[in-house]
Amino acid sequence: MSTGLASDTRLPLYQRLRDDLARNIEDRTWKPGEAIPSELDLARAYGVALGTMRKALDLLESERLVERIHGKGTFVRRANFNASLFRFFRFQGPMGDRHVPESRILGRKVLPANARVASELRLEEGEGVIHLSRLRLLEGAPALAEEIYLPLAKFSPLAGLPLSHFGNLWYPLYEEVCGQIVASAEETLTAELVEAAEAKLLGIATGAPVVVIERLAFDVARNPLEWRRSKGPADQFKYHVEIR
Amino acid sequence: MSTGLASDTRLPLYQRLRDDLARNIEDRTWKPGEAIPSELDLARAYGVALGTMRKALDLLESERLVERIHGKGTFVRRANFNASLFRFFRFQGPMGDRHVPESRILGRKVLPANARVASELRLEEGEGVIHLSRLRLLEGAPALAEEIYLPLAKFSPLAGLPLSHFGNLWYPLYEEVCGQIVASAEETLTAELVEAAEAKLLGIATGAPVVVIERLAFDVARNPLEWRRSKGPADQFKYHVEIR
DNA sequence: AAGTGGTCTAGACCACAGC
DNA sequence: CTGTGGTCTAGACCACTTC
Repeated sequence: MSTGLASDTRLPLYQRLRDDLARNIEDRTWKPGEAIPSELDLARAYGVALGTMRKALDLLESERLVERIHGKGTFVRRANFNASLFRFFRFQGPMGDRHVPESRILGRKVLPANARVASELRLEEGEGVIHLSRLRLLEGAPALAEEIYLPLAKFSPLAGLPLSHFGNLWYPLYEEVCGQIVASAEETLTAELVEAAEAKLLGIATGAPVVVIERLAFDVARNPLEWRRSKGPADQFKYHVEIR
Repeated sequence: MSTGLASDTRLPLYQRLRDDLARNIEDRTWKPGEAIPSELDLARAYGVALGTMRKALDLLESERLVERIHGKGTFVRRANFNASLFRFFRFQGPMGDRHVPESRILGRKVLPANARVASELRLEEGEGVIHLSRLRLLEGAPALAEEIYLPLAKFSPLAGLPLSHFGNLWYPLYEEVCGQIVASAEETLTAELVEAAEAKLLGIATGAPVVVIERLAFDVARNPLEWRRSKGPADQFKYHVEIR
């Protein structure tokens, strides 16, 4: 852990502190789940007042990079996908911990990236990608149809791994088998009409409306790792916001 | 403006300060757009340290109840609907200031509230409501079809007002003509297939997918004022979030 | 120059977790 | 009991706006 504040000296001190602390998280000097030094230690190490260090940590907390637990310490947060749009599909609870839907893999192919996939994953068109399609079910009922694309260069072990080794949650698998850690993601939502094949999979009428969620997942350095496109019945989806 | 901190003495001081300041906004002692007293004045009035008062104001700012302008003062924010889901319809910019779509009123009726409308507006079934339907257009092209319901008891002047007096933005009209001020809202998003009549209005094929946004708007005391249901072509809609 | 919010300091005391 | 984060104070100085 360095204590040299490189960045623009014009910025407020607490901002520069935040950047420096964030760097320790991004380069995994401080690892997810671990405690970082106490506020007092950090303040002393950087030679700043406690209040200033607290303000820097307030920023990191509001960005959800760290979590503070009264009496215990300050911890690096694990990426948490409870904020995913998927949670607005009524048939499932907060995704990622409980109520993980059952997963049925329908196919796996290695193929050259088409223009869209290449652009999302920042590959050259024609580079190898692993394409997986799966159906997710809740209590036996089809819920989501997903198409998943992974760059072959980073995920080659998955091309040959027996399908039975894929569980319901794939991000831990990416980490164990390929050493690739999903740290953040972007999701986009639209709606479409479902085509015959997918309608059959989902057990709905052809031409019924589906909500489409596209997710691009990144590693800590913000390199794209996975692109997925998921469809679920629109009548099972409800997104809610407050405006003030 | 009172300076007595009534609420639970167990809560942190800055929380109780926040509540007390918020009350001055809610009961319009401090009106939208106006400046509230300076931080130093407030701290002295309540007999607290400046830092504590600043922390209370930080809360109000994060809740978007006030806006702080360096060197000028702290101002009560006007309700601002730039956060609305409508802004994810690509055909329009941030709604509420620029790029307000043109508004064409298709009908106005006074009728008894059905079960759904009554429940949303917290009325008895059968109570009078004003129902308006309008089409919003951008550069002459149909963009959104809206059904709007207002409780007759609060909005009776609108039942007879010439339709030409309705402009493109209705919330200022509600305030001028009926003294009803929209302070916040809740929006819900789903997708549906569009029916023949609305498809024709929107200039899309019958059975095309539409994104449906329902909005329940409230006054400062959180009484429901207006319920509206808006539909727009799904292929014109794209919602984006970041997960970390 | 006067008044506003923004930054930073130094230190006291409180509340919670864990040994 | 010690160490952690949480609250609160009192005051200095800076940066921006307005007159």
